[in-house]
Amino acid sequence: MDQEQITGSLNPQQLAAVTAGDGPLLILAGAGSGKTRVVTSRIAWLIAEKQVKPWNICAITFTNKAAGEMRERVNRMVGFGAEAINVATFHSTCVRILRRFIDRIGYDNHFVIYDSDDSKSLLRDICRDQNVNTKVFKERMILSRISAAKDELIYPADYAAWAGNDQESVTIAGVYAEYQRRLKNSNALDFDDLIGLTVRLFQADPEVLLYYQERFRYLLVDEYQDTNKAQFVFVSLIAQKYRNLCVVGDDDQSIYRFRGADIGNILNFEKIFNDAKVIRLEQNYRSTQTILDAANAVIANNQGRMRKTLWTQNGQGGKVTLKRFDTAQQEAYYIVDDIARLKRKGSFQYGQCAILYRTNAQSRALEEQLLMENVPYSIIGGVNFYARREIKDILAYLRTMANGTDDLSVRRIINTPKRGIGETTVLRVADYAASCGTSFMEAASHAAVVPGLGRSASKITEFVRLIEKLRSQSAGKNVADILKMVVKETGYVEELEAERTDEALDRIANIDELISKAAQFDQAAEKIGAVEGEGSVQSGAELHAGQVRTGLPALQDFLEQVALVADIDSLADDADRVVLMTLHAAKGLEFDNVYLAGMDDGLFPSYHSISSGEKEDLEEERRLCYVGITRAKKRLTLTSAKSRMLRGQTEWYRVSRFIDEIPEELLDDNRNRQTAGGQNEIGGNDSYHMLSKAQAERKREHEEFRAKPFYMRGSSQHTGSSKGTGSFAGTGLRTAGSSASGQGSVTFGKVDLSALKGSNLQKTADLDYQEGDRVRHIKFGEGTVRKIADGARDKEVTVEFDRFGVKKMLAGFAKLKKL
DNA sequence: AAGTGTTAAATTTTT
DNA sequence: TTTAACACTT
Repeated sequence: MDQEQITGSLNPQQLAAVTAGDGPLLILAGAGSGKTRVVTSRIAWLIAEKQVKPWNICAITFTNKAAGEMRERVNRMVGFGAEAINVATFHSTCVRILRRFIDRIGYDNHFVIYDSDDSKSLLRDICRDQNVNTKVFKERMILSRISAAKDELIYPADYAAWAGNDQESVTIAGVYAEYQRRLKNSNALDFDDLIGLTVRLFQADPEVLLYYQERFRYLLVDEYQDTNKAQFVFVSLIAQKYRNLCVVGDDDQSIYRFRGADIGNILNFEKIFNDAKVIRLEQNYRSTQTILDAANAVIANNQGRMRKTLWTQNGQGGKVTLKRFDTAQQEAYYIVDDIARLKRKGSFQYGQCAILYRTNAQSRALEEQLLMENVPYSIIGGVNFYARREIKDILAYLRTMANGTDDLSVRRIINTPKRGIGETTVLRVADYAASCGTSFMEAASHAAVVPGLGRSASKITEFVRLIEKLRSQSAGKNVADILKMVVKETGYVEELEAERTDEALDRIANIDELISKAAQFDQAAEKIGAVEGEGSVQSGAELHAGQVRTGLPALQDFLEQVALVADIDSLADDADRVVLMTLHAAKGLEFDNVYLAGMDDGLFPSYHSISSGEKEDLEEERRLCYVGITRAKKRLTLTSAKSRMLRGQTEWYRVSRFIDEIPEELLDDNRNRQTAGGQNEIGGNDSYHMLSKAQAERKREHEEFRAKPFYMRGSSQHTGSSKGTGSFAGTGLRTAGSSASGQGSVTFGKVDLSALKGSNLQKTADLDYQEGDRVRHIKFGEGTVRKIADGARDKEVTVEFDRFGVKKMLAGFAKLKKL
């Protein structure tokens, strides 16, 4: 492609960004401003005009999907030689580096990657072994502290030093150190390690760093506003030498602060790289002016932004629709009905419609309604396919085969399917392994000398033999065949078949799906097979290169790929289905017709962000809202419900404060409009009367769906990667045991706080009992209040019950009555 | 060792 | 509502 083809149709700002010379470059790219186009054009331009070698270019994204898209476009623009450009995610880029060089910092190059589930089990073991009271130190809390430390490149020793005398921090420092020690013993890396250890490798080994500085002379980073400190350092180290660092991002779309993303990385880019060039892309090619006006108005309420205002040459477009309903079911009914109506009218295909929400739990009501109306859909998010039990089990076999030192995987499968090996046996082997300083598998292979095993020893030996057999039979096979063999030899599917339940059938189907994914992987590997390692293709679908590998090496490649897939990666845009996902998952996507469901204060913005008192929390929610609004190209609908069922309880909500931030003239607002009968204009879910045959059938299907356990839902034809989420929704406001009126609208901040009686917000309010008082609990009976302490979110009350001993509970939950 | 029942706990977003 | 850990049984 020549220069004219590359730069021909760019606007002046885009052109400036594409053709900017060497040195640090910050491209502030507003939503829908043609960011990907600019990045890919710049890559093409560097090669065509600056004679940069393709293999000296590295483009980094956050998701495989983004990497895949960029790869595709780069291939199209650059043509010959494009495959030598490194286009990959942070994580997979780091994995490749570590696979090659991690032995230089004392790890084994054949490490496995632990997902968050694995991390959690590991942590549970540690807490048990170290007698950490998980009532006080919640596992999730510890994990997030460890993760935050790693994001900040704080190693266990630093953490311990920092902890000083603070008891809580000292405990966590101890757990962190042990966690890291066990990871290393298992030859495992968690997600954060992938970045953190790469940085450590660079810092420890100048030779390796120099190698990558030379190799990646031109570095481009997408979604820069979401980088954390470790990622920032990683990028900076590589860019240090040639300083050709081009970062692209939008501070208004930074939505991963909770996960360690540091918006300062983009806000301070000019300060850190003082000769940086800054280019703003403010022309939007995506949305109507009305939609942009709404987005601009909302985000204007945030402080500390980089100046930037979106505009478009697209028309004004229709107003933003705002609908308020009594219940989430009515909200769902309206949305689905609207989609079906527009489809009938020929206005939009299903695939052009998206329903976005704050929390995964909201998908349920929508999903039920979509089923009722027979509207095809797919859900992104919930429980990751690779996080399902049966999938994790099978993968644990593969991991054990590929890396026998991975204790967690070995222990996961040692009695799955059941082989009569119980917990005590496992603990004895684990103890022995610990005392010898070997891995669990190593100890198991000497079962005869492990003390106290008795008759179980033979069972352990049998298991070890099974693994050996699986290993030796893998030789020369591709991954799909290895998988089939594993399933057969272990009797895993056999056991499921014997169960004869729907659930078991579902699990078997998932295993089949895994096998076909493996087959796809094998195919891709064969295709690329001829290309040699280092400078080769790496994209979402085909993470691998090098010679065609079989047996255990192939297995390792496969494991690596599946460890790094995210939900959003599976979104296929060719199917004509309505897409449901969280606002987070929607970043980077666009749809003609968008519904933002659940615009309720306490849900969105979340209760947490409202009550934390941190301005930054609310601002992040607002950025999320900005992201949501700017997904829409032509039509945007905001919906809200006065009440929703949450954890079996009805919660009442006021309309989201973000709605108030949108100028009224942009809104088509039904909030107070009622139909003649005084009824809300939208039908509810009690419209079951007068069912047609087809409707009756749908109703039956629907009820079947409802009867299914949550984790089983979504494998139906209607859904792609639907995963029935088990997650919880944000805590809304609870009007305790409330007057069923529904008038109880509650407002935070400046407004009406009168309805807060009995709500969670009682935190700061007074409890009607104090220390020393006698109280009654609905389950525990009578007791004496020993202590009332301020907890994170609510007051923690310690009560000594007459018959149940001392309990610590949250005041909001306990509902204690003073006697 | 394995299966069953009970109970407590809880509240976001996920590379 | 859902889950996961725990206690209790067989």
